[in-house]
Amino acid sequence: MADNSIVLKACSLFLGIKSLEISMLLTCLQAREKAYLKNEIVLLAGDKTSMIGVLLSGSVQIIKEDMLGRKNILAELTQGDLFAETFVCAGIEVSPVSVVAIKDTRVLWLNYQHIISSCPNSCAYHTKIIENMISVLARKNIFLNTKNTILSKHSIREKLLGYLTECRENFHSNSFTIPFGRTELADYLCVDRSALSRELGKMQAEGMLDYVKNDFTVHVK
Amino acid sequence: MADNSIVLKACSLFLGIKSLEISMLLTCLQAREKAYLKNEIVLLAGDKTSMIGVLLSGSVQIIKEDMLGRKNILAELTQGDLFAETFVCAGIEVSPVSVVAIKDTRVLWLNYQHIISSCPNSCAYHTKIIENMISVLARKNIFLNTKNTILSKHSIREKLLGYLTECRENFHSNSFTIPFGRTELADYLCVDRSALSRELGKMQAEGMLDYVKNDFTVHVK
DNA sequence: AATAAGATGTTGCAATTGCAACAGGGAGTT
DNA sequence: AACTCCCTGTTGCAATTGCAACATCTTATT
Repeated sequence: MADNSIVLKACSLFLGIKSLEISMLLTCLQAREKAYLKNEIVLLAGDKTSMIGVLLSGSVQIIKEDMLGRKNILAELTQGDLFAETFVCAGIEVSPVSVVAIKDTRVLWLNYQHIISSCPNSCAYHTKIIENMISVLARKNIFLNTKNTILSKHSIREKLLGYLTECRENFHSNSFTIPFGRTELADYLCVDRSALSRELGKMQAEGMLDYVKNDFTVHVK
Repeated sequence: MADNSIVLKACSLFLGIKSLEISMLLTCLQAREKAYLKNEIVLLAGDKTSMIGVLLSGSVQIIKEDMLGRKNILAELTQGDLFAETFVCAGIEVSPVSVVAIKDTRVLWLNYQHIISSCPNSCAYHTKIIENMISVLARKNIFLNTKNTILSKHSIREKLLGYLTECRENFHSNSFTIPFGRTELADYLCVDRSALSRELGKMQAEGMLDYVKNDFTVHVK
């Protein structure tokens, strides 16, 4: 388990907990490691689980089928990422999604009940891991909320304004460098790339903003 | 405080905790009640806080200004609702939103640190309130995730299919009654109402689904 | 330097969508 | 019954957007 401690120290669930403390915690949480081969199913939609998964190595896809049976890739996770935490923490036992290994993968399974119940040893790291669990959920919430607000807008221009408003706030400045290229930005905003380019051009022509590559300056009072 | 116990018992944060236990918990959490007049600002964007608010009575709007200074109403909350929990739980001290009372309002302020730290009395309800806090965040997450998936679709038809797929899953049946009228559904999907009607008509004509008012039947294998 | 592969900008065109205006229907009130 | 209010469906029209095809530019690799 020693080789896992590097991964876990960087995992959001174990932030601020020392390696030695982590290994004690894992014992106390009765964590179980399991390996999966490429293309193996880690969790099937409809399965019951009260376990939260931590990706020790490899990578998986989170998949959901729609009404017409089309497979929809919701996310692709790598080392250190959590999965199944959302519905397990919500007290929903049946998984709404499938999880499939796309490489040979190792997963550390944690029992949610063991995380939130104080253990017999009443170890001090429990408080920290609970705090981290809450933080993980809350941050995901903020991310989703932000994206939701943006996607709620009807036009590309409004979506862009929403996104740039966020950036401006995070950078505390009217000038900032965005972390997306055009293709990625179009994906994030869920619009056509060429239409995005077109709209950016218009907005610059109208004097609302300036940009060179990923460096933006917005002109507002 | 006795008159608050009815509200709090129904509040998601105190679910499963008895009235007597709640009042003990409030003491131990050092909860503070505060009243606000209509139009008074409860929390201003940019303010620091490590408190979570519970609406005891009245109602508030969550407001955020965009780059052009336009005020955007993100939500309207009523009795029993929580606010500020997302960013406080994420460890973000500065509020990204403003909260304004739109009626005379009473708020119960809870210190987040007191919630997650075990109290000197090591009272048993702490575990429960933490579990509830996690559940609240996780459920909001699921809601936002679902909506996000739907809003990510490019066409009205795809958005409808996404929404109806969710309904079908929740009801475990191809026939179900949706909780939205047309106007509300259009708002939820962030599309034009008349365009929504038009698309529903087309889909019915193509034999994909049938509906009478809010009763839907989807035709899939 | 040459080449390849991927990202970005541009533009015409067709399809979708939003908007506006209007008509019909249901629920509640007087 | 007459009236009002609100929700829903319909349709023409204009604007926006997605799509496709292509040119240009960047970056990495050999």
